[in-house]
Amino acid sequence: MSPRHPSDDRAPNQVDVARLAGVSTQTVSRVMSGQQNVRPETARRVLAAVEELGYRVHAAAASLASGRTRILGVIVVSTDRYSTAALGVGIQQAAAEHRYTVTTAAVADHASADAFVEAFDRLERQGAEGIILGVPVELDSPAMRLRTARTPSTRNERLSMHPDAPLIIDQHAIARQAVEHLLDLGHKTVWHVPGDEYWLETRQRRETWEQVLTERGITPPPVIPGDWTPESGYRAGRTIAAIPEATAVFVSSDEMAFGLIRALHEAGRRVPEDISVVSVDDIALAGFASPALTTVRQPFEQMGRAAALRLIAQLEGVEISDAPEDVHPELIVRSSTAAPRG
Amino acid sequence: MSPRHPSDDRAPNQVDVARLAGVSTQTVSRVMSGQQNVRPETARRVLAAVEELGYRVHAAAASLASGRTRILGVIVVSTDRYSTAALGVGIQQAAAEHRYTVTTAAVADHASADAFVEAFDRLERQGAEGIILGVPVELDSPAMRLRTARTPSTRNERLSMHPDAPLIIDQHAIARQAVEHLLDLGHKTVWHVPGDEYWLETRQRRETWEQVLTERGITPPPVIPGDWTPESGYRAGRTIAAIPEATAVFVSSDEMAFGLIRALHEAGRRVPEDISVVSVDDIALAGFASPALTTVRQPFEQMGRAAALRLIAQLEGVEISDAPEDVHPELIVRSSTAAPRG
DNA sequence: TTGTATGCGTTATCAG
DNA sequence: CTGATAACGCATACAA
Repeated sequence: MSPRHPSDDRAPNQVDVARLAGVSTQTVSRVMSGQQNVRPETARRVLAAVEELGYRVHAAAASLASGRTRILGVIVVSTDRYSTAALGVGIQQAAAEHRYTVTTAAVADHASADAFVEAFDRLERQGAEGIILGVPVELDSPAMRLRTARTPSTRNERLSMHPDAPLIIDQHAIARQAVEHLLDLGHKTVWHVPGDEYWLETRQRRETWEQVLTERGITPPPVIPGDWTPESGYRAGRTIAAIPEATAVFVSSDEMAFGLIRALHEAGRRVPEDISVVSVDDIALAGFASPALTTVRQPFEQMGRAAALRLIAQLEGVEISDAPEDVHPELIVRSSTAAPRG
Repeated sequence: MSPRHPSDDRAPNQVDVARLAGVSTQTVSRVMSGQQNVRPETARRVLAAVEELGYRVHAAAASLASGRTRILGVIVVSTDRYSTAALGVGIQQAAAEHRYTVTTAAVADHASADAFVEAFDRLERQGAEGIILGVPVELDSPAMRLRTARTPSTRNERLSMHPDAPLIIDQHAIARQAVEHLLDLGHKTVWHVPGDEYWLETRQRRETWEQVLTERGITPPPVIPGDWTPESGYRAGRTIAAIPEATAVFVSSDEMAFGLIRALHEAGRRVPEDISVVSVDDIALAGFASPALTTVRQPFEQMGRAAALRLIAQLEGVEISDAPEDVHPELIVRSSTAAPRG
């Protein structure tokens, strides 16, 4: 019944198509890869044969022959954090537009440097032509340098889109906007609840928090520990509620801010009347906290997009025109901050 | 200096290793794939050569020869929704444990059925041996049936882990637990804010909501529209606040519940004293809403894990022992529900 | 515009 | 336990 070789249950290949269409395999290859130098009539015959047999290019064979895989690798931690997911959206989009495929290697939270090297290896072995390091730690071991030297890769955290600049969201700018917003409102000092120590972002934001305070002649108060989770924010909130002179807090994530504000409320301290809170991320729920969160938005999606596009440009040796402009973190002022009470 | 062929910048291959180790390529292959029938001393020599040359197996070549890719495909929508991300965590874990790689194809929200077929094709072409359909819609077009017939795939929504049962979280059970909880508290009826109509889950939950009410002789009130976003929850909340007789609401996601509760508060209706709210998901922030959300937890991570394991079992023709037991949605009672006021 | 020949790096088969 | 040899399916010269 079917036109396929009845006795053969293997998938149809180029040869089968060529035979059925009455052309050479070379022509089939040309048609499949969309090259122009094929007579329309011939192409039509080939396509008809393809359709009839249900032929599809065998990626492994094509890769082996061409040396290209069109695979982008992504290494991430905490797959279910908002930042990771949002980054992924941008990467997926850009990759799909340029007919790349993306494969993800998830690394356990708090994993050692070795785990990242292993993930890199997995991705390389799998044929990834470029790798996006969506990771929260510095990777400057010799082993990692060896790998990033041979496979193009991108650490996605700095702000600038200039082709030679590192690609990262500027954590210092985030912290500076947050802290200066509070100081400009008239607060005498700003307390800080950082994220998990494992994350590079955590350290960078804390440094800048300290620096901005110091610039204004303020001695930074002790850090109140946090680890990104709302629970840790809650604990930090209880601590801060017990500090009468505290009037302003810079928390390193929106999720922690939810916990923090709840603890403050339970302790009878009002936000923002008694204590102002500014956080980071601008997750979908940020505007629906009580009060709505003043927060510094991180442009994750654009960043993911930019990282993928830059990698693709590098792989193809071309300029990519649709890369986003420089993207910046942006302070979104809502209702969790106010001037201190006279 | 280096032992690599100095004039050659191509990656080392099996032949190079075999030559350096003084064995055949076959033996190299055996060592790399961890087969046991190699003399330890020989294996050691091979490994040394591998190390020295920095050799790594070329995946495309291995695939071509073996016919296996060890690639799992995943099709998802709304990559940044909590459900999608959480599912991914489970899939990634299970895949990694069994040395599979996962590549994701993201489909635009509200995409047509064709988009899923295309995504399936991309993944197949890429060599995916099995595909997890982490999608919110029914896919029973002829085109899709053709594909799922030739490539093992899994729709991840039903509850049971029995090998022949569909693999899905039981949406009817979710809705039933939510609605019965409210009715059992003594509420006369339950209003409903569904998710986006595009999602199968939305329709299933609404059906069950209607059914449970009907079972108890209650005529379901009109549905208040929602689309998963907190904004839509807020709008629904304003609507409901204007309905004096409303005392209980079943909202189809935690995120919408945040918006809904805020709108109720703004309208002067207290939760749970005036209106009880139960939602679905149990996201990390659910316990930090004001009041803390009573919600039905969906076991996304276990579901992802189960889907991947089942697929792998099928691909290898083996029983997988570490598959999770049946997993069930679970009602988490917090503070957003209470008996109606006398 | 189209066809022929060759090689990509590995695994599988079979022999030793 | 080890080795020789033949596929695997496609793309890329190069030739016609």
